[in-house]
Order: sequence, then C-alpha cells, then structure tokens
Amino acid sequence: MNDIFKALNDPTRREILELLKSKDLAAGEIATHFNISKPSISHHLDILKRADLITFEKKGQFIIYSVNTTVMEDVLQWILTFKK
Amino acid sequence: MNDIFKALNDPTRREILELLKSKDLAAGEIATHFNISKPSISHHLDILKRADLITFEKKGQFIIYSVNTTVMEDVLQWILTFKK
DNA sequence: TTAATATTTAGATATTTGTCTAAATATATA
DNA sequence: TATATATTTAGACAAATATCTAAATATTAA
Repeated sequence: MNDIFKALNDPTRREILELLKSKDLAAGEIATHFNISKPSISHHLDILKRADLITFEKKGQFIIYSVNTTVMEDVLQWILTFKK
Repeated sequence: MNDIFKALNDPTRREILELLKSKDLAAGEIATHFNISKPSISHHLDILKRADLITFEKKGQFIIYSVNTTVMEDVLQWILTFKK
C-alpha cells in the first residue's frame, strides 16, 4: 500500500497510467509524451512496476507496458472505508 | 489532486485519517498515538488540512480534527476511471 | 496577572526523490 | 559482423520531505 501511494504521488506517473488506460505502449512511446529524458521515464516506469501498477512484456527490442487494474482495486477499497 | 496524493503518501498521515475515521480528536490526542514529536504531527495535520482531507474546529484551547470524506470522493472517481 | 496546558511556527538537518548525462545491455537489420 | 534502435543502469546533484528542538501564540485556571 505504501508503494502504491508512493507511485501515485507524482503527476508524471499518474499521466503515464492515464496514457496506458487507453492503450498499451512501448517505453519509448511513453517517453515522447513528456519533456523528460528517457532514463527518467524509465525510472518512473520502474516505480510503477514495483508498485505493481503496470505490467510489461518484451516484444523484440521493445518493451510494452500495460496498466494493472487489479492493484487499483486495493486503493479503491481503502478509500471506500472512509465513505459512510 | 496533487495535494491529495501528496498528503496520502505518508503512512503516518494515512494512520491519522484512520484514527479520525472512528472519532474526532484533538491534535494532542492524535499525537499520543505516535512516537513522533507534537510539532511533527502538527506538520502532518497541516499537510492534511491543505489537501482538505481534514477539517478542524477550535474548542477552547483544543483544536478538534475531523476527516473530510468529500475529498475522498475525488480520489475515488479517479481510481474508478481505471476499472473497466 | 501568573502559571499551566495545547498547539503551532521557526529553523536546522538528514534522507528521499526527480532529474540529468554517460555508459551498458539487448535486439534487429544491413 | 558491424551498426542502429530501444531501453535500462549508474552516478551525480538540486529540490522536496520528515523529523527534531526551541520558541511563540492562545486559552484556561489559580
């Protein structure tokens, strides 16, 4: 849970998740959406990976990333405990 | 939204919210639940306040804090956009 | 008014974080 | 094999963060 909130606590990472919401993308394609270097994006992807918020699959020389909605469920449940 | 995720990205602050979920509490009462100095707790409360995740009311020399569930709704909606 | 209690503000410091460039690794293509 | 492309890893650095102690502010009670 700590890793998840940590991962969500960055606008770039949240935007990456929004991008992946509509379409799986390669790391490079993700990077082109931001004015940030590829190594930095790679680092953000790593943090999202550690939080299990994204999954990836190697396709030749590309690495395709997808959002993992099952982890979102955990956050959802936590939030819901505050609704009365 | 940035302020909310920032506020949620700390185990102490999340625990403060959980405490307030069951009962409104004074700043000092909140502080006794942690092995952290009162000024540090005050700082955490300030961050939660800025995110509008808690509200407060002055009662004599005490300041009573409550969780604000309406802001939780915003996070909830954001998370829900990932559920298909 | 003076002393005690509750809380915050100020200032300092060590740790964490986001970013960069340069280099390394892996795969595909000529 | 040699070269180009895709991505990550390593290392450095500035900015943000969580914590502390000491001091300031506000309220209550003697």
